[in-house]
Amino acid sequence: MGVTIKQIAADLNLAVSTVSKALRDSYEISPETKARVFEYASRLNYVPNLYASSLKRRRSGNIAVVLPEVADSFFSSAIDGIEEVAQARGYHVMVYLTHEDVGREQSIVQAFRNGRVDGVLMSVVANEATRDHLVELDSRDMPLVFFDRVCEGIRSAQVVTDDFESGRKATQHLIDRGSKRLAFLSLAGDLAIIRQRQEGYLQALRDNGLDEQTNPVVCCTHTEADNLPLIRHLLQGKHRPDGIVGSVEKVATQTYTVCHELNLSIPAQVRVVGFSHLQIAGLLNPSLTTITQPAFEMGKAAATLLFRSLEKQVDVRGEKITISSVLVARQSTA
Amino acid sequence: MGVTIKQIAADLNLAVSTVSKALRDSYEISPETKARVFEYASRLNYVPNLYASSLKRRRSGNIAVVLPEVADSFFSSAIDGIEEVAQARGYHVMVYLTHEDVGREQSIVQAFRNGRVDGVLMSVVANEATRDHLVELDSRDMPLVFFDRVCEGIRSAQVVTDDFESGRKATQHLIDRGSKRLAFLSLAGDLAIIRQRQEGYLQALRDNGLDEQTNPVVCCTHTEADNLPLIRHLLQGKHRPDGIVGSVEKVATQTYTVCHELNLSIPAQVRVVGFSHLQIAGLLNPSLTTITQPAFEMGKAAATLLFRSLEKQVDVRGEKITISSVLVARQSTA
DNA sequence: CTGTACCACGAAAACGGTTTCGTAAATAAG
DNA sequence: CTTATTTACGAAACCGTTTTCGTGGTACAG
Repeated sequence: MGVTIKQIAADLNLAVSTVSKALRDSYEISPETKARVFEYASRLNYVPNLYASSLKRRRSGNIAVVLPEVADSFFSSAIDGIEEVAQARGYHVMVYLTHEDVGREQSIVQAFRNGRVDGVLMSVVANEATRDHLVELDSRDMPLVFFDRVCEGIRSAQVVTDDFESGRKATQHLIDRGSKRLAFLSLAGDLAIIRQRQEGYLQALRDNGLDEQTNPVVCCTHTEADNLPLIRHLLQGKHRPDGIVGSVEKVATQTYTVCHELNLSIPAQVRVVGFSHLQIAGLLNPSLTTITQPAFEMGKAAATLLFRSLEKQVDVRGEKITISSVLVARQSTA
Repeated sequence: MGVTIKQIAADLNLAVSTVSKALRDSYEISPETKARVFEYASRLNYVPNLYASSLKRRRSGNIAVVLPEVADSFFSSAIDGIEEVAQARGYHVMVYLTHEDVGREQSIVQAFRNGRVDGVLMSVVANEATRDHLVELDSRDMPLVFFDRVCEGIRSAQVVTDDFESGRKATQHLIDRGSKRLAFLSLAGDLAIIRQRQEGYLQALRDNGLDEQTNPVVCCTHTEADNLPLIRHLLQGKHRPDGIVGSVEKVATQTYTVCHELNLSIPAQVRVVGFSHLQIAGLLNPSLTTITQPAFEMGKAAATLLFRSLEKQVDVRGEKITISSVLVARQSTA
């Protein structure tokens, strides 16, 4: 179908190797011949077969982005940053969604064994639960960078935020604004970043002489249908908390939903702060105080790290980039 | 590095062709030999080289999704739907962002000439402006399905919503709720879907004996920095509209921003309805009445259409799937 | 006038599969 | 007992590049 190097060679009375070298601008070829080849190739609209060259050069020019979902504004912004860097470097981005399912993550990662991608960026589903597929990926020398949701068991490059400090800061903020009884909405699944945010929460409790019993950690899931009753129960209980830290975006918005439903006033009755990257947090009712992660920058940083590993053949494992989140105070914690 | 078919053949005293056929479960190979090959291959953890087979079979197993941005919740949901269908069929999804830039769209599409993807799903940047790259793509027999933002000049499969009717319905809704003076926030760039939503708006005006002069169409851009002053001007003018139709998500949220800034009460002073896919529209201040497009379903439908074209070798050009949007009335138009 | 150093190019071997075609042996048909 | 047919496999071409290794030819130093 398409015009090949072979045909160009024949038409120009050259060897295929000569044409190939000319097109790659090799020093072995004279300027005149190069000119002839270039001119003819572009006249024929020649475009090299990707698979032939990938087969030979052992690289695809693709990178994979593996993440739990795309509905969360953090992840969509991260994709944005990744894609920008990739496009600038001539790489192509493949997106895979795990939907918080370890099984899917495994089969996705296993598919990378055939060379479809040169490197992988990922935000894992879980920390501990069968990380064998990641170990295997690493042992095959596939460049791998974790962003946000890292897997602690693997010694690999990471781009994260200061989760412990952010958790502490968010909690301290609630206390400073006058909340007396707190709750931390955690997330099932043994994620390192959640655990650290939670540790920060507990640290803040200790710093202020509060105990864990009356200021609980409530473990939410990934599905709204589970969480709404859970949060409803929390907010309808005898000892209703008056300050809530949402460890991820969705539990914060779900808290809003329940408060609206129960006619609980934010912030008068319940203050809310959430980890979130929503651009429209300021437009919520009331505007939501957020711990905002620099998602776009994290995506860029992760991709840049990966490309350094890919192109310079340098081992970036062990490199860890930490970018600070910022607390944006709004009405929900006034 | 990896184990090849050649090695398996040597170790098993078979010809490479025999091994290849065995692995592909060819009828030419005896059950016993197949068993031997399978067993040995899996013991060696054999995984076929993607590029070798793609070179021969002339297909990549990848599809491309080309869209303006990922920040808009419509597009991220669409990706979700597309990825789901693709994963189920064993295809891989490459994501490309145009950032509303025709130039980028062109270079992205041109890169598809080398066979990296077997088919393309796209939401175009513009309708008219140099659609040559799309024509060329089509002329190379690359399966192509537009979703949402179609390019009218190309006869190609499409998945869209009933934009005219949605625009009309949104406008009529405002009128029914009591708005007397309307405005339609359009979008620069000659997009077919925007034009149709706008036509629906104009139709509703006519239906109710309203004229275009006092109920203007305001042309917004893709950048917030342009739009805020524009909307501010509109809402500060002598003849302030009391009903606004936002043709895309961002102009609706930007209207919110300006109203908050100017202390204009929604819906008392200004009613707002917007095309949007935000799950949290109900949590905005006040909750936003939306024309909600079935983004996830549209993504699935588009991908399904594409795969029909890819796998059954059937020409789907000319097929047009229209899925209805739904108007969800909330506080912003009470 | 040799020997060494480029220069510009060609022949051919990869890369790792897939596919076509051929063929020896075994079986079935006449 | 021939002749057709099926069965199970192998040899080799091929997909379209890249890359290694020559090889004539010219230029230049000794």
